[in-house]
Amino acid sequence: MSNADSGVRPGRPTTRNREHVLETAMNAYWQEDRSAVSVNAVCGLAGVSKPSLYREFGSEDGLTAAVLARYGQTVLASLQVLLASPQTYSAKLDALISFASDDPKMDAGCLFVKMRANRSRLGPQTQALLTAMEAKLQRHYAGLFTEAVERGEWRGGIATDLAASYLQEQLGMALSQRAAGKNPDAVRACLELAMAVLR
Amino acid sequence: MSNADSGVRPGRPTTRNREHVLETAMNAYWQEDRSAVSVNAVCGLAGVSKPSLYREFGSEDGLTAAVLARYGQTVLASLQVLLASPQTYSAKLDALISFASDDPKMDAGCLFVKMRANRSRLGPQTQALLTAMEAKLQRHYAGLFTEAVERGEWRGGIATDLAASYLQEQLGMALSQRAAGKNPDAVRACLELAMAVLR
DNA sequence: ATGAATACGTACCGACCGGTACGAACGTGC
DNA sequence: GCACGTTCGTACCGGTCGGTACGTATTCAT
Repeated sequence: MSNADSGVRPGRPTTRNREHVLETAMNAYWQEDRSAVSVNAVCGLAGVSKPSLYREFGSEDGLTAAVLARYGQTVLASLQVLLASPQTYSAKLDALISFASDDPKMDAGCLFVKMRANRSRLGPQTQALLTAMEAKLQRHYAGLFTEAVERGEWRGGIATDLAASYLQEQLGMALSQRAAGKNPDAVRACLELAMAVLR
Repeated sequence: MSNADSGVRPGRPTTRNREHVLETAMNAYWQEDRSAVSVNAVCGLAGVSKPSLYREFGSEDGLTAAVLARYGQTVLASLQVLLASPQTYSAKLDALISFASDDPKMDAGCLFVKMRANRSRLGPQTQALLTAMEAKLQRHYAGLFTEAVERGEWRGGIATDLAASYLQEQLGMALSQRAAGKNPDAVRACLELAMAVLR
């Protein structure tokens, strides 16, 4: 009688599973800022009790890191695919510009960029993962430039490390502006200006 | 007997004045992020009781807006002086680059930029002031470019509004990177790359 | 059927948040 | 000396935070 009313099953109703919680938390952290979404809110959105979440992820930091890892595997992986594709250097730059300024998937900005901007507010696990992901992305960007030089598609003149760092910052800035609601056309115009020096 | 011990004067000891609170809060918000400094912390740092602070500023939003206004009058004003000086267009660009990447006063970044990055977390007064300040800065930047075109120091080719927006974003990005602790030389290198398109 | 192991959510913890009620201490006019 | 209006800080408010103790429901081996 304690649980029979309202038709809710008592034992198994709430916890969907790790995947579902990760998905929900990722979307919440992505839309709105991460520090604007409490653990309580995630539990409510995902329909999971707080102890369940803590059993699965250990702490808020653990959850955040897991979310960031998942984001890297789903969203950022497509960036790496793009960079590894057999397109022209110039075509890849165009694709990057479109990705950052037009892609509707990035309407709310980029979770990676947002976390990077508020790094100091994150826990140690998340910060460490963030550092690793930055380095990985940086290597991919650098590869883009070295490849372009080898193929003779870019005259170079800028150290590949500097160019990679510059590219990462410019893309991050464009994604930040989109997260702030700036008109995509304006974002694209700024980004084209910034990329001109890389052509 | 209630107040005679420890030599503390009861009636007049804490509140220095509005200036002192503003100065303390500005430094605290500037170093560390604003959302990392609570009203309680400001009171403790300034040696003022919470009711005194609320009597003077009305709310946290009021305090934040007052701090931002003061920041505009002290720090950002020097930027406007720089822009209005009778230097060459190219020299002004160099000065802006140095300001954002080398000036030790900007070691902890720029309070204006930091608040702009976390706009959604701020109160309505502060947001409104922020918008006004953005527009003002934007006008000053645009003036820089129209003047350069008039004087024949810049061939133009970019709409002044776009150039002004681009300049504001690039300077903001450089200041964000400095706030994140990035090596000033690296910041300068990136900023020089970004400014090349404006020369 | 039954006892052990497991998985779960209610209800709570202390800390801190932004904000305020209220009485004590003050300078001032008389 | 003394009442008065003003100015101050103590001590509190309700709410939310991240995190957990603990009783209960379920599952499984036997």
